[in-house]
Amino acid sequence: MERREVVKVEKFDGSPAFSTTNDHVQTSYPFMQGQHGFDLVDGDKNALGFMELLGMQDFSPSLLDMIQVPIPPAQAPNVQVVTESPPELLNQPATPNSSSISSASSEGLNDEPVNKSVDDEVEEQEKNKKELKPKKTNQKRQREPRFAFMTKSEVDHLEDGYRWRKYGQKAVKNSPFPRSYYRCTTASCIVKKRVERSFSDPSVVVTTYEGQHTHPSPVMPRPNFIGPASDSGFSSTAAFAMPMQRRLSFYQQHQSRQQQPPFVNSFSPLGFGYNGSTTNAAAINYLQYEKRFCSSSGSTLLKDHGLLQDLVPSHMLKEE
DNA sequence: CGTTTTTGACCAGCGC
DNA sequence: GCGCTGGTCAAAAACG
Repeated sequence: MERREVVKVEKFDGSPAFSTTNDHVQTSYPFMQGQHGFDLVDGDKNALGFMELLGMQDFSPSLLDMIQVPIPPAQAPNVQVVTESPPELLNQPATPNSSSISSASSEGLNDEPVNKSVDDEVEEQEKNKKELKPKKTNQKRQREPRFAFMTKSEVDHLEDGYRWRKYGQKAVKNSPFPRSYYRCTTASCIVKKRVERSFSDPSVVVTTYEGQHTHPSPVMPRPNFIGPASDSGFSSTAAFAMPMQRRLSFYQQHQSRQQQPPFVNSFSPLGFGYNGSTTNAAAINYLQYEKRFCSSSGSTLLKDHGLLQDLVPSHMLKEE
């Protein structure tokens, strides 16, 4: 069963940037302002775009310590996880529906006075967008924290349990593959995602999530999931694999329109996910993202977030 | 007929 | 100011 999926990303200059195997999932956090000489807030405006970000691997241990996101080595072996976030949001996630989080954050990394919460700004943005032509806002457009990962898949749009509407497609510079823009179809949910195929390895799909869902997954029932005993180094995130599988089968029955990945990655390092699919990996990694950005502590998130409540049995929440 | 996709146009930010 | 690029809008087409 031990099949290795290797995802290797090369920088556009052709030099290998990193690779992943079943044994190691290397996580990159190329988003800290000043750490690597560019500002991730507008990182996607770089000439090389997001793929360049994926190529960053020279991060310092102290940076990783700051972020404190345990990635279980066996979590998603064929997936390269890359998280990008505006630096000011690292400690102050912009979560439209969780004002308690942003308001509770008092760590003084922000230079600006906090007379307006992040929530308000995001709301204002959306409001402005809806009005015909928003006259120049004083503030720079603010972005939600982003989370990107690469998945080896033959389909571009990986199922993750949410319903998405495509609202745009753009050609990517230096790449023959276009980038697609999706928005969560649920009203009042502002989560977006971008999907593009890796230029250097067309079998790799790069999915970037932006924002946090304000609702549980609309297409899946609550799982009656009793997860496997949590091992050392086995985070609750990894346990999502099973319920996601259950949910996907339900989804397949009810969503004839959305294509399902015909390409199945057969890795299953922990043995809990038969036929682990790219979909599975996508969902797992999105949840990892939520865990990181949508809570200052794991328990806060689990309390607040409907999706995770759907996925994680209560006894596992306490273990967090 | 409602929903989703397609696609050209438009806008904002950035570098020169 | 101008051009380039990424991101979004919105009308039309396609789909179920």
